[in-house]
Amino acid sequence: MKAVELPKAYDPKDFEDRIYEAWMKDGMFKPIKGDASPFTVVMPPPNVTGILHMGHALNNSLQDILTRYYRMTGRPTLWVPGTDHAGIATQHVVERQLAKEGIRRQDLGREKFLERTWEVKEKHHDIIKSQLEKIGCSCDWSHERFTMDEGLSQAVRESFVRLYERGLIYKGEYLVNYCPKCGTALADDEVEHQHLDGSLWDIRYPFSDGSGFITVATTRPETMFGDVAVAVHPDDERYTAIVGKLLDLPLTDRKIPVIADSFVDMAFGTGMVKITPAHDPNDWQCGKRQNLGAINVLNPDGTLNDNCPEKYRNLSPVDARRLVVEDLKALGFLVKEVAHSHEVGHCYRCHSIIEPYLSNQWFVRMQGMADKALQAWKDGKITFFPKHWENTYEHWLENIHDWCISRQLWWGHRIPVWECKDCSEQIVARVDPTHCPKCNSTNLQQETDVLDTWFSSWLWPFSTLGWPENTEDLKTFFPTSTLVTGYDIIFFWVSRMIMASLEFLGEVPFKDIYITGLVRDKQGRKMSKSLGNGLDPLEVVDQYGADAMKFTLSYMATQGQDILIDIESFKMGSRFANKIWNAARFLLMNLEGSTLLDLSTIELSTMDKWIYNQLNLAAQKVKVAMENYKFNDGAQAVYDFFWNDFCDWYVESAKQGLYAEQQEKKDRVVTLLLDLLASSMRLMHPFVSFITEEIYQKLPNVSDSLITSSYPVFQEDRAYPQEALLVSRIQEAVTLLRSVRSELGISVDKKIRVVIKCDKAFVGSSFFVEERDLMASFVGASELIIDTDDTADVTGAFPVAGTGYEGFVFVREAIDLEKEITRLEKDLDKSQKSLEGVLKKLSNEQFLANAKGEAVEKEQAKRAEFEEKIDKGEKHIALLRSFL
RNA sequence: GGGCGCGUAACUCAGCGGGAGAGUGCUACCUUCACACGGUAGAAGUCGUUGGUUCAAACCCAAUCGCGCCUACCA
Repeated sequence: MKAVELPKAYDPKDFEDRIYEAWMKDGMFKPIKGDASPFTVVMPPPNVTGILHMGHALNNSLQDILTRYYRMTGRPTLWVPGTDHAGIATQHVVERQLAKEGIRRQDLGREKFLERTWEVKEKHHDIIKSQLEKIGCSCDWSHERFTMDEGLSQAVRESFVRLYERGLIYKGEYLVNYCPKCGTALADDEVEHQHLDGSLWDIRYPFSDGSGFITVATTRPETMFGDVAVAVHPDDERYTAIVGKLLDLPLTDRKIPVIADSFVDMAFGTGMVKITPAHDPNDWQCGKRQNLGAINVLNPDGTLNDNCPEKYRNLSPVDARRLVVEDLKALGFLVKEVAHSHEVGHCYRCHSIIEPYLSNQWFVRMQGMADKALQAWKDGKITFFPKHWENTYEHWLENIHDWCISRQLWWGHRIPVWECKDCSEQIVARVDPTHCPKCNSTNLQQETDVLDTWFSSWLWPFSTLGWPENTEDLKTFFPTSTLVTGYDIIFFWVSRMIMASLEFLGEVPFKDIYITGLVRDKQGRKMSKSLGNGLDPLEVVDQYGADAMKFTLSYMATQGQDILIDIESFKMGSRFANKIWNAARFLLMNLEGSTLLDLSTIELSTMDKWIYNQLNLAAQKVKVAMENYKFNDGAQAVYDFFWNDFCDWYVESAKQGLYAEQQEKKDRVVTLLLDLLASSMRLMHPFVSFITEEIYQKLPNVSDSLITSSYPVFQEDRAYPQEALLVSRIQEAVTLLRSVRSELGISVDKKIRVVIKCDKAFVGSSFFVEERDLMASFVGASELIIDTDDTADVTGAFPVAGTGYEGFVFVREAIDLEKEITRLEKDLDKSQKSLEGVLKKLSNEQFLANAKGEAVEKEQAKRAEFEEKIDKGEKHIALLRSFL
């Protein structure tokens, strides 16, 4: 074999792009055909409004880890990428652009505006795709979809028509959440509640018959022009006499009645509420119950309309409020104004204040679907990780509202409903109609509103696979396996996908739902543009590499926890990658002249068996971690194995053989090291994908591609618990002797002489003899004697106590006796305290009677251990004292 | 108002019934021929507080304090 030379410095820029291209070229992200059950993930489609942030980097990194892991287990694996048209958000972006040019979308017209929007979509899509490539996502780009592409539009159309046919879609005039700035209705869950400090005004409404007045309280005086009544509680004895009387509505010439309705809280304020059905959800319900009608006082842009007295028309709510309060005050209607803080709805896209607004909208009846979705969860068909998110899911579904799906926007799926201008027939069709089926007129007009973005994304797990066609993809890969997403869209998306899937396909869209934490800065603040604390995934990749980013994120992705990071955090993954690089570099540079042996003919030493055992355990840990979505456990398992076991102990111990004179010895070591290196790459690949593939390609002992090779699994014939125990003895002894060196300040170049006394019966005794040279090199000993028959003279040597053996270091002249005695006394004290604890337990009859047998045995073993330690410690201290 | 989550080493977090852990940072020594993005050794925590359950509690229960998030029609 020839030596392979890796560049001295680990530089991910050298190979990450190249490797990604090679994977793409070789079609490595496409699902392999096979009999095993497929593993499918659909990527939560990023919005085409912007570029990816750390949250995307996190959830795509985790999806990539799952995908790569399951691909390597041999399952046909498909990860479907795609993007979302994000109606409101994208339209906003384009409108902002237009505003800079001084034009409104209306100036452009619907068609031209949509052209511009498609351009923006293309641009952002390309950026997003290149970002996903840059961070190494192994999604199958040949399956990429967009929520407004032809197939998905067909799916949207089909689902709308089906729901309509099933009587689950209706149109009507209702009070909806309306964003005056966006000019559109929003769904309930698109409203964000924010705390606002406002005022509560008490206003007098005089009785029309001049018999005095009543007082009502309001936070929104400007909507009083829409008042249709004042309500009191029917059981409120203070007011029974006035129910039915008329009031003069101040600032207007309208009269409104006093009515009784049980929704009124008698204890709040005066116990009287003015009823404004067109501008308050409560009042809307009350108005419906009492048949009061509703007076809308707002224009679509949020200003006051012609239903208000002339002087207030076209004013913004804020201005109108000020003026109304002023006027009420001047006319003596205002009793008082007190500070009042309350929750006010804001638009989740533009953060303007949401107005409850009376308008004609399309709705989906949700109750039936919600019940099914709830039942599917109760039947255990879906599982959330972590489990506590199931509460959120349950709570939302149990309090489901009908879903307002019409948006007064241009960018989106146009509602497939036409009205015949001649006979008013309403046509809902899968294919655009050319004439009215009833009167044959061609004078048809399509609904101008578009559908809520989520009306296309709720179909995502199956529309991306070809639904409504019964495609091979759909048959093979649906239902999908796992959904990875953030908790902020459990309502918007996760639960709706489950409902849609049950409604249209009769089964759940995925079995497991992994909810990631949010990525925040080190102060725990959400990353945002305005705070300037955001991290750009591309910058992280540029600085540390995609492997470092993915590894760090996975290492920090503990279930149910937000992830607090800054750019420095990624050093962790970077250091790990660097370690991998250098370990590989070292092994590969030492191949010169060696011959690869047949692995099956090699007889394994204890150290060899130990490392294979550790590899076994690591593979097992990763398996359990993946199955339970404990990404941090998986990352830690591969980290510990590679760094602490393989590099720190195995490679170090193998150096002896690597530098051996005899070629056979060297061949043996090289063969084993290469085999372990290849296995390590496989083990680590899901977590650090690029570097492992780069190294794997250079290994002389393998010829396949790492990304599609087999993931290590726990092998019974590679389990060596006995050897694991022996090596842990060596590790303990070495650490003990090294710490003596260090504590005593013995310089590195000074070789020490060591005697280890142990009984022949001690389980490690023969192993100590066998690995004497190794131990000697590890502790820097010129001579290391294993004395099993207590014949070695250790007079004047410095003693150390191990488990089952005793070490002696001949360095008397180098010791600071006083300091060392102090240290030993501290140790002794610790041991004595531990022993006390153990003895207390063992003398406790309750413990002996109630504790499990193994717990008692463990305590007894501990007692023996501590007693020995104390005994030796006391001897050592006495010995050192005698030197003084 | 209801619900959920979190308070463990200086920092970020694992552990969630039987001897307090990791990474970073810190201290000392080492540029030894893979790696100073390294090696070796080390210091560092009454596991928020108070009660309770238990033979045994960081871990279970209750209360309490602090922080965060979600949800809700109190005008």
